[in-house]
Amino acid sequence: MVDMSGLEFTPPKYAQIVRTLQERIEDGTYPVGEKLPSETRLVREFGAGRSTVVRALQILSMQGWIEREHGRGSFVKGVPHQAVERSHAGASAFEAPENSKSDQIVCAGRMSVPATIAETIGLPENAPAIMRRRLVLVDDEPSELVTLWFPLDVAEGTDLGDPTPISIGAREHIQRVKQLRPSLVFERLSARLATDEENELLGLEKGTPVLGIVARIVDTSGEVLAVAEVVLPGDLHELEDSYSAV
Amino acid sequence: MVDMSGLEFTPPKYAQIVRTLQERIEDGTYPVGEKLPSETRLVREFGAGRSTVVRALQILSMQGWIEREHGRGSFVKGVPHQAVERSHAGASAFEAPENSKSDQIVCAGRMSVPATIAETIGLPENAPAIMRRRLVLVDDEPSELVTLWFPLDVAEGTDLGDPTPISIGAREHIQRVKQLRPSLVFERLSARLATDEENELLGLEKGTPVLGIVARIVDTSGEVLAVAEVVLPGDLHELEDSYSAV
DNA sequence: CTTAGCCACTTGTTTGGTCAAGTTGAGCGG
DNA sequence: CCGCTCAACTTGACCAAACAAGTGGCTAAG
Repeated sequence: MVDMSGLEFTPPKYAQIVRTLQERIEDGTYPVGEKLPSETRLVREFGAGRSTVVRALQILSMQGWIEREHGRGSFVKGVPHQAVERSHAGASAFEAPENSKSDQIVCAGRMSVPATIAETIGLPENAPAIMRRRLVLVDDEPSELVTLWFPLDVAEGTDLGDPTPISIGAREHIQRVKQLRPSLVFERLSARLATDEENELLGLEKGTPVLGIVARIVDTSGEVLAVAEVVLPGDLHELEDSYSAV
Repeated sequence: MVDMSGLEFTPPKYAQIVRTLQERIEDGTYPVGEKLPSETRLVREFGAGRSTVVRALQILSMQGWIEREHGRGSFVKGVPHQAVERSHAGASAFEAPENSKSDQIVCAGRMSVPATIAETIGLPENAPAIMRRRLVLVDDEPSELVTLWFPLDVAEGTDLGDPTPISIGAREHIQRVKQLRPSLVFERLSARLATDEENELLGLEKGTPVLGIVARIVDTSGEVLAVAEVVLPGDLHELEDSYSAV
């Protein structure tokens, strides 16, 4: 039972048609906006049954390469771009390792949750939780204030309440020690004025606008693993994002 | 030949099967990890041909609800969190139709671009462009200020410079009249204080923080179709976003 | 006990049909 | 010139049938 280098795995015909049409869209053989050959024509060209051609067209349609219009034809939409960059400030805060040079742990330990976080973390106001707050420095100047909140059962047995830097980041730490894996992040973002406390820590003047981000990080079962609060002084930060217009 | 209230649009059978199976996954009838009934079984249950059932399963598979294994069966993966909500404020501004009830066109016409927009739209400061600014009202109160900027060659021959509402939205309008299709959106977002002009239009007090969003909308060739500037008073708006933690 | 073969069951792919329904344009009559 | 009808072309939905190929369990031979 050799099989040898017989790695000549021939992809199914519908996949070949998909690939061919994608290439033609990419290289401009079928320009954007233009009408594709009709199903019947493609059937003849590729020597396939109509169902096979239709299947290929349906895949292209679902992937956003073409648009199909009943009674008119299929039209080129363009090359779909899925891979878009996003800011993901909340996830970054949870992910980022703590570095004693660029990060200054403001405080860490058991604390009662403030009203602004209570609902997000799913605990009553003033209930105890583990808080971990750090100031991110750029050129030795305070640039960003990150506060992570953990439910007690998540933080139990971890070093999240210790004021020593966690060099691998909170995500890795929780995942290693507690086998918990984050699955989804819900992020809320708004512009507001900095609180007195934030002004002091970040060295801002009264009345400075900040970008406030509150992210809820949950695992597959919907359990809250952590809440990240990120405060970005408006004059120092811009968030960037890009996405497909389709 | 009316048809009248015959608005009972019956979705195609494959779509009904998709919907039904999605519901069963959502409500736990088919738990995550479990094996779905075989194709033959589903064919019997839904009274459909195998091709139809397979089509439904293929859609579910492509959308990430299930995983299909050759020779073994189809298995529930879970509810996909791809269809995540994203604020996409910039795209919305470009897309949204103008309604004379909820929108008030502040001004529309040829204008020289300010410094804040110049670089984004790719024109020198004070170069002429078509501007279109509207105030979005909620409960007759100003809630949001949207300004669209168009390069002259994009706006030429369109109604984008007219102060009358464009009921189909700028995107549709450009697409119909000029055959230009937006492809990608680059968005920048920051917190800042409202300008005097914005304070006046939005009826804000001095020193109010706002969320400022500047979006560059480009077509497939990278040409800028429009720049959207959205100003959201901080106390009225929160942007929400969710994404996979992976 | 191990293994090879067989069989039932499963999904994967492809074909070739039918009927329905939207679109377009040519031709015709007013 | 306008509006109508109609035929041709298009995609949409569906089905029955066939064959390929992977999986898993049973059984009988080694």
